[in-house]
Parts: sequence; C-alpha cells; structure tokens
Amino acid sequence: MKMVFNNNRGPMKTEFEKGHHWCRHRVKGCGFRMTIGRDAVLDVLSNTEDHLSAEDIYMRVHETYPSVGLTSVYRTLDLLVNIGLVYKFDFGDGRARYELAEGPRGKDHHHHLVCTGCGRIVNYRDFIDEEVALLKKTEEGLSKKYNFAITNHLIQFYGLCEGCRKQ
Amino acid sequence: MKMVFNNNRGPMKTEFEKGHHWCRHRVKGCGFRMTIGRDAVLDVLSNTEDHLSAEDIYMRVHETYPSVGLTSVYRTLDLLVNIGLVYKFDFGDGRARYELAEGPRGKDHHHHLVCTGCGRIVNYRDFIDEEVALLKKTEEGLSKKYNFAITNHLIQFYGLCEGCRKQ
DNA sequence: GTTGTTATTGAAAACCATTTTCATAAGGAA
DNA sequence: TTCCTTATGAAAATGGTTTTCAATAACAAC
Repeated sequence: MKMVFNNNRGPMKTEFEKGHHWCRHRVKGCGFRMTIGRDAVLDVLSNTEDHLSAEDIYMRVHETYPSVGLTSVYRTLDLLVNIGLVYKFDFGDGRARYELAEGPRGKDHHHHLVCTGCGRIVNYRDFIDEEVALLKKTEEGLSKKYNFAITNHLIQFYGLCEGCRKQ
Repeated sequence: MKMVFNNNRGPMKTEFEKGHHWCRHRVKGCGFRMTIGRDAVLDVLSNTEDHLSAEDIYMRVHETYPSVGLTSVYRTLDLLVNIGLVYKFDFGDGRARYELAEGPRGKDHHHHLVCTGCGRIVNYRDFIDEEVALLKKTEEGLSKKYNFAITNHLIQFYGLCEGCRKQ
C-alpha cells in the first residue's frame, strides 16, 4: 500500500484511510464491502465543492484508478444514496448530480441557486436558520394533515447569473 | 366546426374555444400558430389536478385526436414551458411532469409533497403564505448577494404516504 | 375562397443518461 | 490460503426525450 500523507500525530495514513472515515465505517456497518472504487468515489465527493454528475465523478476517479468503470460509479452512487451518505439532485439539465450528505459536524443543508442559462449552481447557507424553522413547522403540519412520514425536502431557486443576463 | 357546448350567455363555443382562453391568446401573442395539437394539450392540462407526464398527456390527447403524435406533445410542452404557461417538474422518477402555471386569477403556487414509495404527488397550499413571505425575503437576499435574477423557485417534501409506510 | 409562405407536424431514427446482463474478479471471514 | 459471496467491467438493453426530414396545415394577403 502506498503511503500518501501524514497530517496528524496518529499513524501514517494510506490512500484507503484519508478523508471520509465515518463514511467508510457506515458502508461497512451496513454490511457492504469496502472496495477501491467505492473509496475513490467517496474521495472525489469529499474533496469537491462542485455538484458533480456521475460522469464527472467517473472522470475524476478514472484519473487515479483507470480500472474503475462508469457502471461501478453509478452502482456506488446508488448505494451511497440508499444508505443516506449522499444526496442525489436534479437541476433540470437531464443528468443527476451528487453531493455528500453530511460533514463531520453533522447534517448539512443543501439549498441551491441554479442558473438556467449556464447551469452554474451555488450552494447557499444564507437564511438557512429561518428556512429550517419554517420547514420544520411545515413538515409537521403536512405530516399530520396528509399522513406522510417526511424524510427529506428540497429548496431550489432558479434564475440567471450575472454573466448570462448580459447576453 | 363541431359545436360542443354552450355554458354561458355568450355565443356558442367550439372545441377550439373552451377552457384556457388566456393561454391561447398568449400562444398567438408570442407569434406562434394555434393548432389542434397545441389546443388539445392545453385542454388536457387545464382539466386535470394530476401531475401528468408527457406520455400521460399524449394518451389523453390521443383519445380525442388520434392524429396528434407524441413528438408534437413534447414540442408543445416545450413551447408552453418556454413562454411561461406551463411549469415542468422533476420528482425523481425519471420522467418530467407538467402543470399549468397559472389560473385565471393569476400565479398559483406549486409546492409538492412526493411519496418516494408509490410516486403519489400532493399539491399543498397549507403554509403557503408563510412560505411565500420567506421565499420573497430569501429571494431578495440571494439576488443581491449572488447577483442572480431569480425567476422561479421550487419547494418539495419527500416522504412515505400512509399506504407505503404499512409495507 | 384561393394562393403562397412558413411554421408545424408525424414517423422513424438518433440520442444519451442510466440500468441490466453475465461471466470474471476480488473482499474478507474462517 | 481457501471458499463463498459480493462486486465488478464491458457490452447490450432500456426508456424518456430530441432530431431529422419530407409532408402538411395555419393564416395573412389577395
């Protein structure tokens, strides 16, 4: 195994051990095997701020591990979404996008601002507190009224970014 | 021209004239021709509470006008979305769904509760006032901060309906 | 009503993200 | 290391949507 970096006072880390520790534990804890492909996908997701599509992720994984195929990336993403480690989004451009669901400090909130011109996506956290309060209240009300067990929500704003507006 | 119904004190209405008057004016006002297929699609959309896919709409149109093809339904929906008469939604089941954007009294709000089990979709209006107030405020803030011209928003809750929870 | 121009159409083929198939490879408990 | 099972890659299949292209229909001008 190739030694890669040693960023703290613990033992040397291998490629298999960097980043997303809790994710790997979760995968194994759910009874799935940890493989190079799964690790590589988690690695890509935990090292980006972008909203990557399956193919984006495949291309980045492919740089380091050319043996990992697109099919496996799809399968891995599907698995990660199912066990709740990853969120899958649709911004209307015909391909799904994926984001790590939570950081080390717990659930993040994923609200988006989407440019319908160029497809640029901004993750915003402004107003999140107020939104969360309203969402919680709404969620409770809707759950009761419509007898739904609500597990998730989605808020997206669509518009044109500065660049696209100029044209 | 086939006479169909006469539901008020005005002149007899033809099939071409029932329902969605403002929609037809908008289509022509934007420089497009009014055709049987376009009229039929608008007719289906203005007579349903459901969230129909392109194929759903095609099948309903096909009952009355078997000569209208699926391709035209797609093209018409695309046109209607572009001129703002129709909203296109994605609920994550791999096919787009369409809803008339506004009723005679102005813009409606389209917020959804989606069952991830069976795909059932509920349009809710509960909490809309509070949501709209927050959305407006958020919209203004985000517009300013990120330099976006926001034109639209989307709120969806995902969960399991009563029936799906029992399984 | 007729004509002429041009947008619109249907059918079939193309497209493309995603899924399935199936034989092979690799994880990991014993 | 062995063995069983899960995971994998390559290729084919799938399915919603779009494109192509020749034929048709809308509608403005006559």
